[in-house]
Amino acid sequence: MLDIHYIRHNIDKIKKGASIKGFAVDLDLIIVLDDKKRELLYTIENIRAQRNQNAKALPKLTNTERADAIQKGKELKEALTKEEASLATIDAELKELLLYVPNPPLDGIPAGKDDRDNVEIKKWGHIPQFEFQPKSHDELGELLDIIDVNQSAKFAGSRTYILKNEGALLEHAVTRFAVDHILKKGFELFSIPVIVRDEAMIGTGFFPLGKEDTYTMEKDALYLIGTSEVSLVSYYSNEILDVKNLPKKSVTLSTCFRREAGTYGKDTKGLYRVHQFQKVEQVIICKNDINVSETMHTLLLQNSEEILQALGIPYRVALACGAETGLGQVKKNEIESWMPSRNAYAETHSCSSLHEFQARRSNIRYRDEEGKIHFVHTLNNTAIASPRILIPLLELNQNKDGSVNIPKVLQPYMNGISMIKKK
RNA sequence: GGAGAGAUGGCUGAGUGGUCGAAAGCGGUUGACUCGAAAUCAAUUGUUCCACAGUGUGGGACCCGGGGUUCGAAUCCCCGUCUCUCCGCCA
Repeated sequence: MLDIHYIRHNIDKIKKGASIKGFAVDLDLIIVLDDKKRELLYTIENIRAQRNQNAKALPKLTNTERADAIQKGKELKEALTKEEASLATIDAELKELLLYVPNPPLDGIPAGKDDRDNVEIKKWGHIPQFEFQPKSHDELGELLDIIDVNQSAKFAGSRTYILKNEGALLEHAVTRFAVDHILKKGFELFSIPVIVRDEAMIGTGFFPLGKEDTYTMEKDALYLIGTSEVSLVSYYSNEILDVKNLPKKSVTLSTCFRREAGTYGKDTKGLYRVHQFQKVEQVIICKNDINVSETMHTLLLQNSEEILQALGIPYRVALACGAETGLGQVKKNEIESWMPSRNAYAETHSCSSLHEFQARRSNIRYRDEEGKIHFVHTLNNTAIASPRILIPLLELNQNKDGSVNIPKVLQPYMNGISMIKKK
């Protein structure tokens, strides 16, 4: 959500930002509604002032004066009821519209059409040349009896999977390794709800726009989170933090749920695009200062890169183009890991800066050194997400016979297993 | 799932129709005392919107959230959310 004052004074900037991101938004209507709202509010506050004055004076009046005052109060009440009804209608419409106004991206974000227009800004690692025909992760998974997608489809439907044996262990290992790495950086570890109310979804900017892609428990009006950022950010909703305690750095491992509505036929094979996955997520809440925000963004990116480097996974970092930058994001970097079966880099991490966007919606503020109150900035980045990360992990470390070497850093988390072999 | 109790400022907690944005205590801030600290004393201490003006004055809103009754609601009524107690169920 953007500040209405900011919108009023920066219409062109916001229009341009919306166009770069490819969002349609009727700012002119918003201004018209806000004008009406201001006008009504002025009228209403005047009537209320009269009402308060009238009611306050009433107990001291004589009986005859009192009857007049009650009559006057009734008239004021009638006028107020009428105006307040108009205000409620306009205010609801305005609030709804404001939920769709995109945060303008930072300067220098290219417009673009889709992820092919993302700009590569860094590459790490060497793309391996196999001396044999490498297998895809799903082939390896079946061969080694560690991944099964047929049995899960039977009882859980499409885009589901089962990890078994060392496959399941590998997921535990890589997520735990990521948690431990982030903990070394001084983050606070959370275990959070994955079922939340719509306030949390709206507050973090996923609703109303992303509702279609969210699993809903209608009976209870609860929703399954698509990312733990929802819970980690909402944890601080309606709070006024002390600047002394900023930045707040949190990390959690949680299950994430995505309906993947509208992706039928896309990435249907293997573990790439699934309805449910495990993600270690980093969230930072910091001062309202674009330089601090930028520093935190770099730090989040760095943490995730370190994890991939430790795992020996070649990757590249890309700057998302406007079309790929979400409603609230001012900047997004994607880390794409090399996946031999795709013969391409593919997204495994997503690092976002949202500035005040979520803070305004979730009402997260802090008191600065002078006692002044500001909205915080929020940022988030994936530390590791499984099973997607298992794709490069298995494919890159395979041997000719289909066995898979376990990276050194994961072996302690695998009870010492250094290689997954066919039984 | 059944029965009951409750939700008030940073915290504890008073307030059951007007003089209440809200007592009191604790905490915080500032000042005095002190070499300094503690103790003591004094003052001050919520968030937010609007108008004018410029850092002040006037007005509006906020006592869990949303409706309602009333000239007037923290207070009465209804709905919701959450917390606690007892029973049931349960990893």
